[in-house]
Amino acid sequence: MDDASDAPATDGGAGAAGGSEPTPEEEAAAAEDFIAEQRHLRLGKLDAMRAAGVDPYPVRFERTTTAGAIQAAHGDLQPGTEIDEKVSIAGRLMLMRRQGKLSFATLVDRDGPIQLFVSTAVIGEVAHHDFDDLDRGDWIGVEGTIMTTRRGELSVKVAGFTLLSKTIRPLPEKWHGLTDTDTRYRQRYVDLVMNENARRIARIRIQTISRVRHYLEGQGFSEVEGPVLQSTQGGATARPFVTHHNALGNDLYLRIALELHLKRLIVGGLDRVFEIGRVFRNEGVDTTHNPEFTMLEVYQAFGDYNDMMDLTEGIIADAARDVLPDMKVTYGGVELNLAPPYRRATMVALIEEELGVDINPAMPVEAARKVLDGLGVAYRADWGSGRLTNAVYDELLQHKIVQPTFVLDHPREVSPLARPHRDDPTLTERFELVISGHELANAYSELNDPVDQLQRFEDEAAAKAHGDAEAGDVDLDYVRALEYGMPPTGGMGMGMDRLVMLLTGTPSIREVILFPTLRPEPGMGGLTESTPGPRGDL
RNA sequence: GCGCCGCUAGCUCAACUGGUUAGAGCAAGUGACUCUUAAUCACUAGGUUCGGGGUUCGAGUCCCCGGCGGCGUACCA
Repeated sequence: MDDASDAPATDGGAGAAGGSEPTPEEEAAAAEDFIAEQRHLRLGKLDAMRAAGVDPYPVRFERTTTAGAIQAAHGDLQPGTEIDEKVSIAGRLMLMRRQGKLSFATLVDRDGPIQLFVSTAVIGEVAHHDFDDLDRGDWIGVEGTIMTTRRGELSVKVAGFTLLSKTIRPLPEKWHGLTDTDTRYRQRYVDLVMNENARRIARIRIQTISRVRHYLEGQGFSEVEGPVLQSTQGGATARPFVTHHNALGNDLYLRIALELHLKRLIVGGLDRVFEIGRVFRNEGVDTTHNPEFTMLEVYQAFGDYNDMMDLTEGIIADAARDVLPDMKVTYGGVELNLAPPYRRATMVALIEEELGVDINPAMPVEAARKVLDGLGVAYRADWGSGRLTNAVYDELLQHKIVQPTFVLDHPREVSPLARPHRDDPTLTERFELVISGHELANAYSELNDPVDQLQRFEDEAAAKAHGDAEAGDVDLDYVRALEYGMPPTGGMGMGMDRLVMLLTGTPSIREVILFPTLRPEPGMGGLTESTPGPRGDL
């Protein structure tokens, strides 16, 4: 891409009043500096190469093996061995050690490093000079044979090489690498080149999502895709992003959850479905929250929340198996044991056990308020005993739960999509899986009574009308679906990013999302200003 | 949102209580070098100290405003 030429000129006149935006002149000057500096360094080499008939960006290269395969096949060779096996490999030059008529270089491909041994005696003076003229960061293809050096380093003895892509920008420092978090997130491509931990987290994320998918398929679940653009807000409580469809002439939400469309598919008879997909919440950004994140939701007809507990344990255990052979991980300085079974305890019992107080959604609201007064927990006048019970749990208990624990039977008042508990109508059949003080999964025996569901939607809509931006809409189409009959169903949602955080021992969600949401970088093109949407900020 | 901390060469970092011309390593350029491993050695070049204003004889350093980031805190996964 030609990043110098497009961005500045096109937004004629906008932003003059703001003062904080770089002017087009400043951006042009910055681009000028870049070009001036780089032309001195490497663009000159490009020109020279082209003049000499060498294409610095050729179209294809045929490789026969990789660094890892060579290491695996020949890792046991004695020092000073040469074998007559021809290989062709490709990768990025990461280190160069030139010493006259002999050069060593470290080539890295996706498996890792392998040393290149380049000798004038083998390839001649001209080719060796061309090799020494390469820059750290260049992509090259190499043909050669397998050897070990006198000190035993497995190497490819280079018989010939081809430049595959010329690097114009210098890589970060070879020893300290790239540490600036802002640059690491904005230029993840450089982070991945330089930092083994970035590659490790990326690898575990890829592997985790793949394992979850295959585990569920193995259990008879079908992967489906619901709509991202939706006209009603529901399935969770969160502020949505709003966008606009020009041809249809209406505003749309970006989904905040996967739930309601998956359950429509249960109504349609798909029986066991799941989706791993991106959801969007227009809320704060911090160590554990990104505006877009990846959710897993699973629905199983004829099951209940007990089945979901078993399934949740199975998913986590299966995902952890490769990454954590002993099922243990140190997170936040504490060793967590992810081996099932996990403790199962009701919210009311945990409060009693940990805090020594008796509070539950069935008790008179005055009595519940006294409990909160005694504990020093703040509450609002319109909360019932259910919400008060939940407040005690949220404020004083959840963050203390370290080892994996299913917290069961949340008050009905805080669980609009869960089915009332079979033994106690003030509770629901719901659980949250809490690990290291954070909620990793949330599940219900799903509510399938359309009349009850409509009532709960209307309660939420009333809250929204009173200014609660996180409250959902009345989704009458969903109610209509339930009226056609949804079988008894267990459903579960799990944050995939948080699962990866857990498996990698990473405290920040931005480390496990390859491209976390950041403020736009000035001068890089695209949207940089706040343009009020058709409905403004909800 | 709020609070605290940070931003110095392409990268990683120095620069005392405000005091000459802002230093070093790596990367880059030139040269030497046939077994290196962050190769080594010599020389060269590289800076709007995040931006703007202020205090001062003098500001990378102090003050104010703004930008970007990190962490903490409140709510959501």
